[in-house]
Amino acid sequence: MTAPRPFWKPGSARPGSSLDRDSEAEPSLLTSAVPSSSASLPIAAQRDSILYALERHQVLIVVGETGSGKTTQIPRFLYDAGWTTAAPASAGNMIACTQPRRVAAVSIAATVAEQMGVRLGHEVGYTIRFEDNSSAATRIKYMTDGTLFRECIKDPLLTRYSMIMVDEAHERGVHTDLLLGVLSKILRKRPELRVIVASATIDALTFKDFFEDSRVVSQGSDKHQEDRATVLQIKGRSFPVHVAYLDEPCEDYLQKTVDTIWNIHLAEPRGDILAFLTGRDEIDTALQMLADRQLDLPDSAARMHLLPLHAGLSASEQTAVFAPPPSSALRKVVVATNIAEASITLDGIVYVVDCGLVKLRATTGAGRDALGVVPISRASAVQRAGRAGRTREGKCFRLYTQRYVEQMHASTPPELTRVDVAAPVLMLKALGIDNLARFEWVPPAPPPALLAAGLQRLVELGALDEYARLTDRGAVMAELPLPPHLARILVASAEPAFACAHEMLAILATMQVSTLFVSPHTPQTQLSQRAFAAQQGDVFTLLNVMLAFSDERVGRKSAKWAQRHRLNFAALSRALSIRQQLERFMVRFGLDATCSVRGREDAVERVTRCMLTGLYANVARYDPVGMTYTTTAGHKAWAHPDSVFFNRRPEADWIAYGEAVEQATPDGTKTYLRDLLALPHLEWATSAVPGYYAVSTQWGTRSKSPS
DNA sequence: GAGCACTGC
Repeated sequence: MTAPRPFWKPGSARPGSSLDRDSEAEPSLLTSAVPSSSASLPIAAQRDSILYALERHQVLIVVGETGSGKTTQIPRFLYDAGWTTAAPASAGNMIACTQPRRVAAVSIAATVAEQMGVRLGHEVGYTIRFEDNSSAATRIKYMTDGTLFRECIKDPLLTRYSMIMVDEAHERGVHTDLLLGVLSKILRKRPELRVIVASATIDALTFKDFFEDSRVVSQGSDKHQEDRATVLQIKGRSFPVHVAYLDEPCEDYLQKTVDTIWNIHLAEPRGDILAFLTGRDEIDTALQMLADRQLDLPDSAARMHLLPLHAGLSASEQTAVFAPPPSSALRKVVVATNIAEASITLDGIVYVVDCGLVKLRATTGAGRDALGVVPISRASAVQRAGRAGRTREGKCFRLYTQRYVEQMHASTPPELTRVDVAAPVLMLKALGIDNLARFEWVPPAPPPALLAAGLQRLVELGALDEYARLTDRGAVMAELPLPPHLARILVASAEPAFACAHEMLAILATMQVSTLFVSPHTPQTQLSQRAFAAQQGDVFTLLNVMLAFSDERVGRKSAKWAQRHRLNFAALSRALSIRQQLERFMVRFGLDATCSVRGREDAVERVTRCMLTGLYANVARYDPVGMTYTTTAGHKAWAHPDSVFFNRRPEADWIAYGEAVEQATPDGTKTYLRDLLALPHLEWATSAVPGYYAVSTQWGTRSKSPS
């Protein structure tokens, strides 16, 4: 039996007529009655309110706590209500539901397909980078927000969709925010389109105001405008969490975390513990301290099953946190980074220990990024505490004072306000949005200085002309799934002057994946690293690894070979598929993807010069006295410990680098340079972008660099 | 002699 459908979508016939999709008597219809499991979700009771709201308003903001089932259920309600049977066809016949993360898109699609009794990839499918599991039959499509945003380049009005649900909007990721900005514009041109913004926090008003204010009211009355968006609160299925604060700020949050976990273990009833710390080092230290302390427990006492959780772990290590502790007498203790706040949800947590801090990356605006520990936002604090109430009543121990909470930001600053915006700007330009000041940024907009820096960089890369208009090269760069400076390098590699696409594809693909070697800095791995190390720099080391791995006579792309050389097979495979994707792009744009410098005498020079078309600004001089570097911006920097030039003199006085990151260390803040490349001739850098360095081309002469 | 929050096209 099918559920009643009292609501219809604008532009279609009313219920009872063509909405009875008898021509589509697919199994999906027969199974579309809500199974008991999902009927018990709190959201089921609000189905009618959701459909009614969408009839009255173009935008619906759904505030749903975790476990409300909004992501799985809302698209089904819409499907059942006929939102995918377009009349007219131009209104679109698909429901898109975007997720910030790939795994989420895939797993939710699988869940929904199963609930609906359809095959994944048919009525319910997903699309993420490298994977399109959807078909002409697909009506509900889960996808990453980046994928849908990219789709705007080809289809600026997203005409295939009648409904777009943007999930996890509170995270305010770059792609989510850009998508919302574009949707605001599309909504004006497609009055029949509906948008649902799903957020876990009370940021809802930001989104409501955004959709109502951002509209430039033209001829029509603005009454419609006030009604454009509405907010609906979905009840969660979570349990109360008691929150405890410190009376006084603590001096050592790491020690305090350990003490708190210990006290919970001794004094509180059974139940798993989740503690938040900022990084891998802290997590390892905390776990070690707990393990040591546990040695003194009497044999009869219950023990803790101690587990780390951070992105640096392998997939199998990460899944270990889901397994029950080895013996029922044990209490699971997971010490995690912020990954446990958004990306990974653990069930069965009863106690949360929250240090109130997070490690965030932010651009300094001067070509360097800073990775630093900052206070979390109130929204994060709520989210972390909520992790304790998913299965029963829980407790959250906040290792800070209530005063500290008052001083927190309401929510984490959107990514767009703290990252390099060259890539977002290029994407917008490719969408034909020329006036960035008038783009409808979900507030707060990126600071003007950040936008100006992004524009400037794109002009230097030749993606924009002097009037900040998109160039032909910029159009190609915008489509490449690479940051603009690396996209520039790839485009250059097909030019006759460099002709090294074969090598550059390998280098750039490999630069996209982190940690090529498993457990670096162990003697065994270092031995293997040495076999691939190139004196010309890390970039050539990467090339050596990749060429060997894909060589039919050497690595043969095999896991065994990778393991023998202490290489991360998963990372290499990922690099390989990125390489293939980039290669397809080159072919599509008519760029020569096969030209190679193999066997050429000037191979190193060509590859290096080609890299400099994008890395021209990332140049530093070696100072043998302190084994440090001075960047052209005058900053003192160190080679990253992963670099072949770490504590080793480079074979040239000047180097180029892939990125610079400021990092807090025990000796104060240090700037580390990654992906180093020796520059035997400074002129290679200064001539890369004419005019960037105000110098003559004679090597060693004065430049923008310090004297 | 020493570090890598987290995503994504």
